Amino acid sequence: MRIMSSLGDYDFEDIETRWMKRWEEMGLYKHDLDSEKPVFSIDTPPRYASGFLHMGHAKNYIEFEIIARAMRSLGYNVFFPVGYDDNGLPTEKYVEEKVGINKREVRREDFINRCKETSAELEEKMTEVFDRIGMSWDWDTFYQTIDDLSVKTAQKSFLYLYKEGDVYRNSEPTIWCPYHKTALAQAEVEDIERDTTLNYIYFESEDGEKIEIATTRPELLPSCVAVFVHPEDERYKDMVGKIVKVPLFGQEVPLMEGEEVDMEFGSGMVMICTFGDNTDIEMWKKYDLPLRISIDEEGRMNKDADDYEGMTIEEAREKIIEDLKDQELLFDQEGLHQSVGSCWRCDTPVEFIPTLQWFIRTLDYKDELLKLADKIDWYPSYYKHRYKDWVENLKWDWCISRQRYFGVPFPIWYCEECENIIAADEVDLPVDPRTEEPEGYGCDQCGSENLKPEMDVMDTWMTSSMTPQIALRWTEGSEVFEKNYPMTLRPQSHDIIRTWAFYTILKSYLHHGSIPWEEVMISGYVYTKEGEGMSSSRGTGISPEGIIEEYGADCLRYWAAGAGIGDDIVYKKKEVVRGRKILNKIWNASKLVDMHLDKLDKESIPEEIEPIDRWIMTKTKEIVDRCEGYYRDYDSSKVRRTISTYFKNEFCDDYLEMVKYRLYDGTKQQSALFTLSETLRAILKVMAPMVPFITEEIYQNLLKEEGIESIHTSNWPEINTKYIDEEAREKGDVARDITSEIRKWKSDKGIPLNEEIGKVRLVTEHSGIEAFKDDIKETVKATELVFLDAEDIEERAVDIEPNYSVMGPKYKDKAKKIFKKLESLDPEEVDRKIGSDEVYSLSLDDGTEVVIESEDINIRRSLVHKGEELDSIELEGTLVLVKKRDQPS
RNA sequence: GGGCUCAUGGUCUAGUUGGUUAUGACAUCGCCUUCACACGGCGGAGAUCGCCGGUUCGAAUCCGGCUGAGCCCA
Repeated sequence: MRIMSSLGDYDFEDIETRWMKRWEEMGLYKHDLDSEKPVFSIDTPPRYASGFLHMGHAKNYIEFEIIARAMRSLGYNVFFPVGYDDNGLPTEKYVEEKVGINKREVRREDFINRCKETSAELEEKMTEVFDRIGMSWDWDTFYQTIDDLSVKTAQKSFLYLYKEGDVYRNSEPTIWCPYHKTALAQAEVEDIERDTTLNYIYFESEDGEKIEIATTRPELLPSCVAVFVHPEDERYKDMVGKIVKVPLFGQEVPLMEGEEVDMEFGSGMVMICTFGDNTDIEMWKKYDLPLRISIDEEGRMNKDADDYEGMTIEEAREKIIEDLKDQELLFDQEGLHQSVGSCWRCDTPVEFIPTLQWFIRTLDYKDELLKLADKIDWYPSYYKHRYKDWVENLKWDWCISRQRYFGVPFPIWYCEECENIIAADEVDLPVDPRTEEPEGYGCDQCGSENLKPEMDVMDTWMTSSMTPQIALRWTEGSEVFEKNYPMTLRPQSHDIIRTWAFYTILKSYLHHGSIPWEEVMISGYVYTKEGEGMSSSRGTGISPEGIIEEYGADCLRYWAAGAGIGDDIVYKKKEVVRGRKILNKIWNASKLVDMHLDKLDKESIPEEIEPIDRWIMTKTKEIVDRCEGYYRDYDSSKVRRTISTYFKNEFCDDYLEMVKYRLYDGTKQQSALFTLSETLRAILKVMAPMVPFITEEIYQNLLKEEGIESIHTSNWPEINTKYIDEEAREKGDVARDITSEIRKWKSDKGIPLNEEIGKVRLVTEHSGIEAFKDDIKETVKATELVFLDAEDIEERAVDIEPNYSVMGPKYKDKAKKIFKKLESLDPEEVDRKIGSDEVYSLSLDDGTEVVIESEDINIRRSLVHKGEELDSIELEGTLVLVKKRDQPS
């Protein structure tokens, strides 16, 4: 008779797509407001709607998705929202480049709508992948950072801060992207290394003396407002206070001294321009220098650049260098490797241009923002330093205006008559002044009803910084918000600590005076083999879809679960593929259990189970507890390692082998079947957050519990304490060791493992091993197993081997004869004599007497029981005696 | 230049209260088709734990220095 399992072959594609749909129908992940369970809330990162997920995204989302599932089974009422990040520069860029719509050729409103439609299409593609990898978030909470809820939240935030005076509008030198033609925040600038040229240029002093100035940006000559030297620079001591003339442009600027100058750089003399870099701005403010702007918002030279007007920055640089050369004002050039602040979206070097922008005060709150960081638990903790380092080094308030179309509009109008600022009322939010008439609004200063809208939109982080408030419906004054703010956990990657984490903490401080979440879990980056960070925009991302098709989502998830918290990893396909081995093992072990489970009497739960069953129950309980701790520390890699090792070694290789003989019949069958189902269910539940599909399939088919819909809504595994037995755990280990040692011995001797090996004798100093007698005997296929005392065993010399290297030189030509004689002797007699007299005399055939000393020979001894010579296997505290076998040929 | 992290067999990796022969996986070699699984089982070989110094009876582990790599920032 062939015993069949209902499981069949492991078809992950079928299993995963089937459960993906079923879970959605079942509505498993809805947040239950009325639940009595403690809330565990997750401030989910809204994925930017690029239409593409790479391995890095997949890994990070899976990492905290595992936490969501684990916390559910640990008894928490999990609040796991889902959102997409839609607004901002990249979407506009996508619509312009990929969809092919020039925003200057269509109506603003049409362009924005097109952006929204495109985002929605891209989201749909991403949702398919998210669903496929098993994201268990609650779609009832869905938001987009451009939907009414998000817009309303960001606008409400703006209005509150405006009233509090924490947001202000000012014309200041602002970080500017000439490509995107918008202001940027400090956080949106990244340094890009590049090779450039350092040009040595002659200025002329009022005395007609030539002055050497080194600059990488000659195109800023028209903006030069001063020349500086270090106060201690002896070279230029006499020149301080004089007036110098800027070449080509002719403006006369003062030569001043300042500590900021690096004497070692270039000639030790620097020109200050409005504005070349951050230092220029600092010096401009500090020394109250005049303003000369020569680069406009398009990144072109303006009329102050005289003949160079209309040229791009690069064109002007080339032409100016050419002209300087012609006039012999450029006397040297050298290569210079430097890092240049650039727009993080397009890599264009940023400019500093005074423009009228909205800012949020941040510099004033540095101390509070640092203190709040200490109230948050950071996983891993060292990433807190990165946040603090960023906050401490902040130099700019947060510029929140963006000269874009697609984003949250400011709820602001300006009076055409008196330039007064008119803010919308909160009750009217969300509002888009760009398209909506300011009905009911007028200037509260001059009474005019002639209002013009603010045309800028907000920085995309204005919405992203409020994901807790959006997800919890802050604007609705909801009960959900009151109950759940601050949230429990913010998962995010380390590259956006300076933006997302920072802005969210800032907003939480400004609005609620508190931390936004109790804990932050920072996940690492996934790098390509070439060492690049995966990036969709740079095209270095590897899609997870190929792996999912080939090996399944569980396999991908198993890989993701193995990444250390906060650790960067290099993506290697073979690391991912590795998971299929354990998944296959899970499947097959379950199949074995399934083949017999129909014989289990599910109605009666046994009061007592066999010792070996108590052994695995107790061990399983221990592992379950350890894994619970690791999940609570968000350390899925430790869970993965612990449960996988346990499952493979102890459960499969040891327990399953030792329990097999009881599966077919006998009085101990029920105990075996019951224990198998209990322990397998426990192991699957621990694994379920990591590999939700395969565990669900097995659970539903053979281990489903009464009244439980899914393994993912079932409780954390419980092992009844009446099956916990510390002694059985200890003794069982000995029994297991004995069993596996005998199996190793069979393997060494080339004996098939299913071949009977006759009688096995055990001498052990461990007590209570008799309880496992049948388990050992049946598993190693012994016909009989007996326990003996040490004195029942004797040692017998079975062979005398000459020590050739000693006897050879000693007896020379006689040696050969002695060796032959030794063979004929009774080893036991020789052993006895040598043992008592230290010597043994033997007479050769020719009558010669030879005295053998103990150093001349080696005596091989064997263990003997009742006259039978046996092979022995030694373990700690135990001696196993088996029927003698020859070495395999 | 500042902040942070890392350095263990060919590759990846465990090892945070210092303690006998350093964990496991992949790859490699040998044996075994044993009624869940050859995507399996058993066994072997393979590491001066980056370098130098210190503390200690004892250091992969603690301290200092050096070298190299990575991330974040200036």
